[in-house]
Amino acid sequence: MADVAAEAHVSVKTVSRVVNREPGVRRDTEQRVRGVIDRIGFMRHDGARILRQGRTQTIALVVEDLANPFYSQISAAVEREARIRQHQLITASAEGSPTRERVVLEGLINRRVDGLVVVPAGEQPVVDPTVSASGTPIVYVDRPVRGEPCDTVISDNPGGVRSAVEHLVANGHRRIAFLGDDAEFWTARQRREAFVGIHDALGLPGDTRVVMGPHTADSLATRLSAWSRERTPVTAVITGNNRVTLAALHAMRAVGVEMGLVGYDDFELADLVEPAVTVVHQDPASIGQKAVLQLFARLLGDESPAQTVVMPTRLIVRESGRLPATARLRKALP
Amino acid sequence: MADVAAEAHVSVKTVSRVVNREPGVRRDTEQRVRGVIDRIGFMRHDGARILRQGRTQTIALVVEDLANPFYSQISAAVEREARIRQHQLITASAEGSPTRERVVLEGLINRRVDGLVVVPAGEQPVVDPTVSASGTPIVYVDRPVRGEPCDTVISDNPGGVRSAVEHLVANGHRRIAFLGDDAEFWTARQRREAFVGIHDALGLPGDTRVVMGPHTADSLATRLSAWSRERTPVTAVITGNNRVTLAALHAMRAVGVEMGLVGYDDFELADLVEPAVTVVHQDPASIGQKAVLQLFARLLGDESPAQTVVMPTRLIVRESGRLPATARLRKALP
DNA sequence: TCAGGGAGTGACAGCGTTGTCAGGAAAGCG
DNA sequence: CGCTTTCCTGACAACGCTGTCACTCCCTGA
Repeated sequence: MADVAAEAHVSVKTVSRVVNREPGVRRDTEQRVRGVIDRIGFMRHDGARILRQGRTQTIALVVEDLANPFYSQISAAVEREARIRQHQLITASAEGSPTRERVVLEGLINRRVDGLVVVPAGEQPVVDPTVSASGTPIVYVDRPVRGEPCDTVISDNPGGVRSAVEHLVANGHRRIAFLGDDAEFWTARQRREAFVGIHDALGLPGDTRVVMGPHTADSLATRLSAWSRERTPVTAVITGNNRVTLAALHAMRAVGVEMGLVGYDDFELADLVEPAVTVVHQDPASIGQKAVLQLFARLLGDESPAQTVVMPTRLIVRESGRLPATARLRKALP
Repeated sequence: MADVAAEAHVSVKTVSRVVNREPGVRRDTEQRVRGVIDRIGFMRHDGARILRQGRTQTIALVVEDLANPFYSQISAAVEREARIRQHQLITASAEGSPTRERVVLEGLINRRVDGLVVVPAGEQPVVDPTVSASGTPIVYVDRPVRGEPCDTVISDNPGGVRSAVEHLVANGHRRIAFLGDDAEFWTARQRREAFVGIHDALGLPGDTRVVMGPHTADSLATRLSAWSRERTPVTAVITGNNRVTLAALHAMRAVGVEMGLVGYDDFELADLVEPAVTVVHQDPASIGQKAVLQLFARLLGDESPAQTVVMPTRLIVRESGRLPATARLRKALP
């Protein structure tokens, strides 16, 4: 900028004014400065600008795994909203480790990101004291954290599970099992509890069958074929998230067991597998968007008490919940 | 830092030394400073550090759509490698628009990111002069750009297409069509050309049938059922990417046409649809990783001439290429 | 004619770090 | 004992920008 100033015979301040389209620069001066800028290819150094102004125009998103469609859809939504508001997005992955999450968050705070959207890692997420001390606004997504109330966007897990159970019951199922993901995950636990609650409330027969993960196609294959061979067999399962649904589908295919199924999380091709899979759909894009909007509200000075937004889920009815109307044993594929 | 210095009765420089674990600070001084730091919760301001040192420890990834699994897997890989090397990752989406891409790139250059990984947007990607003037190292992914040779990582499209065609031919198919995505995309064009070349080289009968997108399930339904009713029907199609594969599967399902199919790009559940889909697999994670490695090599001073790396593809053989052995018309679903 | 005012411009400080260099104390050496 | 060396520490400038304030014109109206 100093070079431009010298070349154009003005002060750096005037260059600054031109670069930032501030008023109060004469036409010809501006032309001249702009000419020099183009000629020597000057580009404003935003780092310095940021240092001076205090705002980084950057927000960060911390998730578990960017490649997981659920998170990647969130991140696309967050990036989009950020871009619209002239902010850049730093994405970071904590890979599910609270330790790494702490390191990552610390790095982001050091960078003075204006705000954070975080899918908290680990079993017992707690607001990091350094983070909270920094005063950086933060919105949690998908899972709440303990302690102080915080802005949080989660999806309506109990509602989703209820719709799944009710759908199965409406289709004649009585013995329904729940296959949750690792109980380390809050969502997995919440869905489990919802399942147990509804199971009991509806007075379904037998003790509630709940198996938490991690699951593999193999482990589920064993489990499912055992269940299907019981005297009063389990006729339907609810899977706790997309990972489990996938494993369950593979398992069913492998051992030729066919039961009712409602999966948590929609997935591409859910309508193309046989039978088309009925799912509880939560819209990651809306969740992400909601979270950023809340974050930007804070950035704009919203001081209202922390709120938890519960996003609705939607049951997408396809075929797989309609069994046992069509229930049958299929011969295992070769 | 000044506050810490005052409190600990040392100079800011000493605080700086402690914070950065530089040698040459006496044990007790360090203890004292560290104590103050913890007490008042000081956190280094990386923006200032960056300004002073010139390196931002940041790289950026520009893609078309973060929610697309192909890109999200790339981005996960890039983030991972960046994190390992103490760099942060800014992800940005150009949403396929060259104009937006230019704006985005300019913003990133202004931020002085150390390097860029870019999936170039638009039909005729060209190195942006402002970008190249900035001297920021850049690696292109998935599609090359015109003009000066640049570091580029692409996948072996001709090889992938060839393996697809050969597989179908080996399974008895002679009349094979190609359904490409929008010819605006370089990859779509390259795959089309590869298809035409191989089709001719193998001396397959008839004129090459090639239809470029964008496709919808509906448009494909019409097309496919027409093809299947010809006197010498098309017995197999190759789809040019995961979007097209999906549309084709829906179309086939809708009109009850069953032809041989090899899809470009693997996808989750490819093995669970009926019939399991044979695909040309390109590994986005490796592609992304390769790109970052190249980028970091440049950052470390590698001055060798720009290179284009072609990543191999792999044919994952499932069922859908085995038709017409099992070819049949299926009744359309209700 | 002169005060008052607005428009255009520039000097300067400071954002929070770190690299450089210099200074002082302690230690080693002849 | 004086001199060099080593270790620890601090003063200061600079990274590139912008907010503040002051200054100079030139124009307006009394």
